[in-house]
Amino acid sequence: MNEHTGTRYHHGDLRKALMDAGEVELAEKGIEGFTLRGCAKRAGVSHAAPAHHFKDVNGLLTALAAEGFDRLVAAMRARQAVAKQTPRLQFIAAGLGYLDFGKANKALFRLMFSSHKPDFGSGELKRSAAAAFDILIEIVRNVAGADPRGNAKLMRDVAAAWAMAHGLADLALSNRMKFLDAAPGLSEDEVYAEIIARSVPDGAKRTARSRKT
Amino acid sequence: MNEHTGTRYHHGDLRKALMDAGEVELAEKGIEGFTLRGCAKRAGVSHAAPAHHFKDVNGLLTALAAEGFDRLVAAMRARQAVAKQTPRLQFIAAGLGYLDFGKANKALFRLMFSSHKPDFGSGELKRSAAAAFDILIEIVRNVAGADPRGNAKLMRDVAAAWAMAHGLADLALSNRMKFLDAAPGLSEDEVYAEIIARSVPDGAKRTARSRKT
DNA sequence: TGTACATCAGTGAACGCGCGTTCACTGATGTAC
DNA sequence: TGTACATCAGTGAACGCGCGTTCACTGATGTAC
Repeated sequence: MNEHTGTRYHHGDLRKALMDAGEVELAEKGIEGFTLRGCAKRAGVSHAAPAHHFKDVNGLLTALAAEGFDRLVAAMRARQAVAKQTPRLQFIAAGLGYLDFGKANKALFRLMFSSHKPDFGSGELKRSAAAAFDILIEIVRNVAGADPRGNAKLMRDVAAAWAMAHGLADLALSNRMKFLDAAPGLSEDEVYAEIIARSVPDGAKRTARSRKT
Repeated sequence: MNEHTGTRYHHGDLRKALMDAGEVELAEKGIEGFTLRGCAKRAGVSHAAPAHHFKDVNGLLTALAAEGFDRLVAAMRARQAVAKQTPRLQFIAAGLGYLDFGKANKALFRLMFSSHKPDFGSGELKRSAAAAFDILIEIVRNVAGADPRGNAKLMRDVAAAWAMAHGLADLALSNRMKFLDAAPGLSEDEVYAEIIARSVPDGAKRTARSRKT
């Protein structure tokens, strides 16, 4: 190896380098302009090299999508870590984290949710996506509490929470939420938090007064 | 012309035929597999012919997206037409129409909301998208009523309504709402209606009792 | 009603492009002895 | 500690492909007179 010049025949960790390059490629070119050759070039390697690490271009995209779900979870956790520990505020924080991730990783978000290119049957991707979904359920269950209406009600709560956060993210990252920006006296986070709060399941949203009636 | 064989040198309305072909192409190949040559072939015309009707492939995609917004509005109106005329049920009906459209036009929906290919600056597309947005505002305003909290509140109501319907549609059309399907005793429509109802602005959702306090 | 002619809307051959992928190869690495 | 050798991870040339687009053309249409 030749650590001083940075050039060496064997790369060391080309797989990782290609993943990093793939993210940049995705961010700059979008899904529609993503090419394997572009990733190889960004990683400083010949365009035939990736074949040793990924079966084909969709293999790289699948790995990127899987990593995306891990990072989506991390973004939600990051917001939760700095929020108060009530189930309701944890729910809202997770929603804001979902939005953070979408806005910061537009093309990756679309790759994960609106593309057919990744192989969603692959174990790696299925595991990461399932882990994210499990966390969503956990957050909703914490705020909804044990509900006598059972699992079907919980699943509708989950769907509502996910759809609200996902819809906001998807629309925001195509600049379709600009009409919200002119909020007087509220920060962008506060506006989104207020909207996300509307999808808190009603088991927990009822006030003490209305609950007693 | 040669109406009996169906073959003639001049097509008659190739622009319309290309739009129809484009929708089929979109449905069968998706955005990522969409080609101008494919559309020309479907329309039974040489692959150079479309140049006389659309500047380039993005021109056709732009026209398809614009028509998509018109049809999205029509889908919402169709649901509203068969629903009761209360603002709340009209709101829910419109949401179900939004879902109908997304599920029935998956790739077109993605073209309209998750692609950079159409020219969103074109007058045609801007007009259709703006018309759809205006209708959304009208529906939300009808259900929210005159709210002393003013326009910022209305815009948040609009954002919540749109995000909920859009999130449900986007997730449903990538098969991510399957966990909802096992609903006991509720039709799919009823499940979605219940979820959409959660995004009804609170101005109208308050019961008569709680409003009086 | 007929004719000349401009215009329109097609055809099909050809171009250049960038892509994914394959291939024979070669340099680097690590291990058995 | 050396050496032989298998294996791994790169290179770069080449391939075929389908694409969007251009071009000279031609058939059809419609209108002026």
